[in-house]
Amino acid sequence: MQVTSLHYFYQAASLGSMRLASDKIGVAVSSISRQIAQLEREMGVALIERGRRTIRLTEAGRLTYEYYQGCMSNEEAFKNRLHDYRQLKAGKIDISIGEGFLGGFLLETIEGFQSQHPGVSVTISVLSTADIVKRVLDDSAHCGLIFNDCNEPKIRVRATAAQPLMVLCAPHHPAAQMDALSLQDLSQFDLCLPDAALRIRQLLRDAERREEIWLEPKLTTTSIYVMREAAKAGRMVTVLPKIAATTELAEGSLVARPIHEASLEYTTVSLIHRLGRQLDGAPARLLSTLEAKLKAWSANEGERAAE
Amino acid sequence: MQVTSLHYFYQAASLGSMRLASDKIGVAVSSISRQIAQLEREMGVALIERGRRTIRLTEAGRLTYEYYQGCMSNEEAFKNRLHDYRQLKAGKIDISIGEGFLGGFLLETIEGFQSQHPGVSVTISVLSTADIVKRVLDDSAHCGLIFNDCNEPKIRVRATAAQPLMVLCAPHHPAAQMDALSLQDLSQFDLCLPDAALRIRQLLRDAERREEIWLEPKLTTTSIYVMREAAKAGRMVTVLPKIAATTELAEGSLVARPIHEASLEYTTVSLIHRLGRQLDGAPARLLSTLEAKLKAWSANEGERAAE
DNA sequence: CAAAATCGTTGCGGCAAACGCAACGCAGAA
DNA sequence: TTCTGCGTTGCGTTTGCCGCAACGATTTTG
Repeated sequence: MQVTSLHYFYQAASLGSMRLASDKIGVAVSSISRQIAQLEREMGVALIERGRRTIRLTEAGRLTYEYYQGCMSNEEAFKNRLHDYRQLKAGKIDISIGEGFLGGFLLETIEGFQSQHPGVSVTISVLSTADIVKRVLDDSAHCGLIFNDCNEPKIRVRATAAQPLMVLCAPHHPAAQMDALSLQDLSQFDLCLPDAALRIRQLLRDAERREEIWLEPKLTTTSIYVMREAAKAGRMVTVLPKIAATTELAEGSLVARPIHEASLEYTTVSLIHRLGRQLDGAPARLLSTLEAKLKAWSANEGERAAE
Repeated sequence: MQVTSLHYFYQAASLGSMRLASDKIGVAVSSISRQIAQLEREMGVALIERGRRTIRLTEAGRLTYEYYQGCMSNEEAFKNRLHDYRQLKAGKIDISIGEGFLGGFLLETIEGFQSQHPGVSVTISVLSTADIVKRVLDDSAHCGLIFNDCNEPKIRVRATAAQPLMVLCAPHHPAAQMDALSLQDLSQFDLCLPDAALRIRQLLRDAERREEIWLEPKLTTTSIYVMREAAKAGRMVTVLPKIAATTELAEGSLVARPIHEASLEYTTVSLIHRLGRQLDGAPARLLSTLEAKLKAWSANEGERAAE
């Protein structure tokens, strides 16, 4: 059952005459006649009453007429959906991130994006770095935010920002008085550090081995939230990149001090997606936004550091 | 937008490969590729991700896929209406059920339906719950019968009936003398239980964990038929909802006794179909019949329980 | 890491289906 | 009855789809 046949039939039925339909569609009358005849042959039912001057529908014709009406309204709804999608009024985005990114930075970015594109739904999955890479690779996530680079060949790093690990503590903590801390300084304080499964702790481990200074945390956790809260409480210090505590740093409940250790100063965060994946519509737009924000934030930090 | 283009696209997307679609449709791969490309040109959107070995839909592709699904189900409904109109009362109905429903209840219902509508052919597929849901979702089945609810968003639960799990045994079995059994009681008997893959066993597992009583079946099977036969033989007891053994309960070769365990007493069966699917003609009528029978049967059980 | 196996894409010749034009048959109005 | 205007049908033309085969790219395999 071709749509053109149905369309010709529909127009002829609507206008009550093949000739009017011919004018409207811009097709010879003969074609319309033939298409309708073919439709009847395919369906095995007469759609219009023959031997009559005007187009008069049979009962089957009426059923078919209504069916095509339904098809058209269906198609219109579909085109609207598609239009919405292309105008970024609809769509779904999946982002996988490490828990460290669950701060003001990301949430504000998404907030801003969603206020501009209200119909777009965003899913944020908090996972380990390995799982993030896995999900980006199998297209379960459109993009991901991870610490450090990733050497997977099929991962494209869309943006990278310097994101040195900092010592975070409450403003009145002794560490807050120091301009910068060494690992040696750090080992003096009560530490709250992430679990060995987290990338940050792995980076710290490398630094410890290099300097042969061993950090013994009083509190170990897989939750960045716990780390921030432990530091805010006052007694403990923790180690995180600034992006993991933007809100607290802005409101002053935590302060950040640099660490003197080459490998920790040059850590980065990366916005990644799968190499070769075609992103369009909402995911592409959010990706660009994230990229711009990340670069802007990074540049801003650079300026501050230069002051 | 031609239907053939859509159809080729739909098949390729369903099968995940143009080549498979080519085999299924009986058309050269090149045609399929061209038709899809043309569809994309007409719509101005990429439907599948290029530069990739397998067919992978973009978001727009997914929209289009769903649209065509809707078109097909619409067309089927139309054809059923047309058949009804022509008094042929012909049609096809596909039902997917769990094995537990393969009892007198369903067969009698379909028997009655077919005696009223002789031209209608019915296909019953016995599958796992997950497969039932899958087939209902992709319109391979008009409706399905499953244990418990299903939280798929695109599934509509047309009817739900309380369907407590019962202890089934032969009339002369010691368990038949008891008004109701606890899990503790149950563990005393020789048990025939379904395999862990079946929903019933999963429910039992939950109950076992909760009460910390572990049932150790003498016989484990994936076949509900085997369970009924094992119980009928006399030595064993089994656990099933009544609907799975209506015939045996009616003829008295099995008796049912309730189980004292909250989660097992409130299990349900659901008659489901795909949300938004327009059912017409024979499928719609059988669905209504099933719904009514299910409700009547459920109410009947309620009365009996009240007695 | 290179070679093999597939998979989707593209160019070309063939062909069926749809088209326009024109002649025709027939219903209904004058 | 005649005449007008409708749908139908015959014929030559054209458009668009198809199959075949070569090609480029990607994933798998040794």
